[in-house]
Amino acid sequence: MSDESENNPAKSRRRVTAQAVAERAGVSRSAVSRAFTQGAYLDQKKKAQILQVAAELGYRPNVFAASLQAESSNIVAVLTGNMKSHFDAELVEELLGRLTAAGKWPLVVSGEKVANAPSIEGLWGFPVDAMILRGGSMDKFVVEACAKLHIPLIISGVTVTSETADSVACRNADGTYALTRLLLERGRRRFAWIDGPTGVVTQESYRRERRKGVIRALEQAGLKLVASCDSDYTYEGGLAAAETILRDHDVDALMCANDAMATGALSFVRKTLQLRVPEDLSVTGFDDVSMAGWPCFDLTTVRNPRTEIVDHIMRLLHERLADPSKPGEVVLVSADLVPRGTH
Amino acid sequence: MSDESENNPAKSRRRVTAQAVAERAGVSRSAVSRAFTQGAYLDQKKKAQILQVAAELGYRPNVFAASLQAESSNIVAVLTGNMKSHFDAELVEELLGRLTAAGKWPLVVSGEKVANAPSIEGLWGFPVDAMILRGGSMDKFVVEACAKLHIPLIISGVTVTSETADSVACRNADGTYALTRLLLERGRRRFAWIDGPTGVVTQESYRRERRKGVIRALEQAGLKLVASCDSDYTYEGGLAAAETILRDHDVDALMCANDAMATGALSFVRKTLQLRVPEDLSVTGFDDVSMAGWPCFDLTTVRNPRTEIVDHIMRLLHERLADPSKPGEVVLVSADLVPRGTH
DNA sequence: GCACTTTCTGCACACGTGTTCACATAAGCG
DNA sequence: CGCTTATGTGAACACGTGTGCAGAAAGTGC
Repeated sequence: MSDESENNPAKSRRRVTAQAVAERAGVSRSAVSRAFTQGAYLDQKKKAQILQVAAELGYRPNVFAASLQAESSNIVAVLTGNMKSHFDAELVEELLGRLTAAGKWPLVVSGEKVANAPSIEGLWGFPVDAMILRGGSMDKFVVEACAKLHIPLIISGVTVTSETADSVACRNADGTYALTRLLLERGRRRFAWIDGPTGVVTQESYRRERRKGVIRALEQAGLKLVASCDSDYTYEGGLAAAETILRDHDVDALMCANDAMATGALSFVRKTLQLRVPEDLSVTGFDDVSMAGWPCFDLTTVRNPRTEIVDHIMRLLHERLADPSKPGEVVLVSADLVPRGTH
Repeated sequence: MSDESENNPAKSRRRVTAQAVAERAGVSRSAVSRAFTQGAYLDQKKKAQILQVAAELGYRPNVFAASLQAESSNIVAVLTGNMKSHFDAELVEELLGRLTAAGKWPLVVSGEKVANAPSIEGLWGFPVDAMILRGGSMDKFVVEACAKLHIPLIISGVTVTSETADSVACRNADGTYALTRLLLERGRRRFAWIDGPTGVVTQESYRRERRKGVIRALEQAGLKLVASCDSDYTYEGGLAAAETILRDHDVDALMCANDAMATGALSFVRKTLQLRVPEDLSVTGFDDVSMAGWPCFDLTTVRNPRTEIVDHIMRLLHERLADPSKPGEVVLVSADLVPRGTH
């Protein structure tokens, strides 16, 4: 009777505990713990029996309880922005896979303006090993909070000089510079630039860089932008921006700050205006998302080296976990030209 | 001296603890705990001082320690498949945002064959509130393990009849049936079907359903499939499959098991074969991913109602957390026709 | 049989919290 | 002042685990 009344609540809600397994198997709780610990002294026969009882009851050691004593929780917080851009989505997906494969548990905080939301406030309660930020969700106070709480921080997409945070980004300006040079060599002279949105503080740095590379190459050729337009990094935004620009300006090179907008612009140019690309007009993007290589787009673009960036993130993670006091590192990876069929 | 030697290791590794705050503020540890607990008796002035000391030291209550006593950890495990399909990616992204907004913490397990990997083994150690599966990562033993460990389980993309698990999926067969009817009305008679991969046990059910809807509609019209081909749900796969089919067969309706393959097929038909769509040939997909609506594709397809599915997942989650003993529910949402420009 | 090593086992502690319980202080009221 | 009630407070317990420690049991060599 007491057996049942003790069994019932345990069954309805709470996890099976080591104590329960011990009682059922007629051993001490320590023995149960040792049965699940590699290389602990425990009689083979006893161990086998404990494991069988544990399997019957559905017992697994509670990681949270164990992590109270452990050095590391193996949990890594991953802050993703709104993931409007396919590049962000592909990068985060690859990152999550790599973290899982490396035995880390990614706790994902996602959604709009996540950095300011109460959700981030709650996140500080978790004893995470580290925090990984994708540019879009960055904000200064996150860096400061991580520094104060001694949480290793790795940022990608934006470079940050900090004693306690590492960051990885590609050489945006070099990428757009090389791309613009390519277009100039092809004889393009009337350039337009479709930019990302203003006002997103956290994306401001690479927004500026990409634009800067274009301007610099043009200046060296004695040229200026014929037109420029702010959009929102989406397909629809790029399509609308292309319409705005091409309605009022005569342009022979339409450069976009990312691939999503470029595909939008491309379909406006080809489908609506019935223009030939690249014969009448060049259209280019940035990032080299998988879609850019599809035959229907065949987009000339610049590679934002996703896999290489994730490699660096994983490397920085391991290095910083091994030595938390190492100074902050800024990694810049090259952004190579991917000439395809739209320039 | 002892102050320093006690401060140093704490600073280098371990989190700041309530005890440390208490000592620094000259109060008991209980008081610190109460300062962070809503509605606990505590002198206003004392509370303010404790909070300030806590802010200085960078203290936050450790959620893991607290959750040992709590009913719920507010952590939800999310198993995603390989996310090759954009539909999966979009659904998971929306789900993660909603979970975050609902105050749940998604612990994401991602990657190929995650259900068989050691990673899932480690997951059972977490006292998660529930587990959410996307079809691709499903396997029977996951359902059984969740049942044994009394972990609420919600599956999407595949329907499972179980006492302890809920599932959400769309009416795949109805969707492809309606779509096939539409094509028949337009006068199509020579149908080909590009299918998903065989051998992925977990996707077998909806793979079969989608095909079944087509066959049924054709049979009612006294027709059979002219050709059929297994592919892999990707753009490249769809493109290759279209080539294989159209090389050997005369077809006027090319139906694909999802949108990604349809866009691939579409670009082969238009770009390589220089055929007109829909004049010469219909091409259709399934899912209605955001890309399908882009003017450059303008794909006729069937809506796999992502937002509605996520709504149901969230509802089932709350209901099952409120009443863990409620019987398993199978939710079927309708898959409506989205006629655009390719049929 | 004795000394010694190896293998095994249970007790007790530590991890960092939230909360109960008994008690102390202050306030309100006659 | 005496009684009742409201408000603060610290000690102690519970949560579920891994492990150090001391001691028991078992095996080995003489």
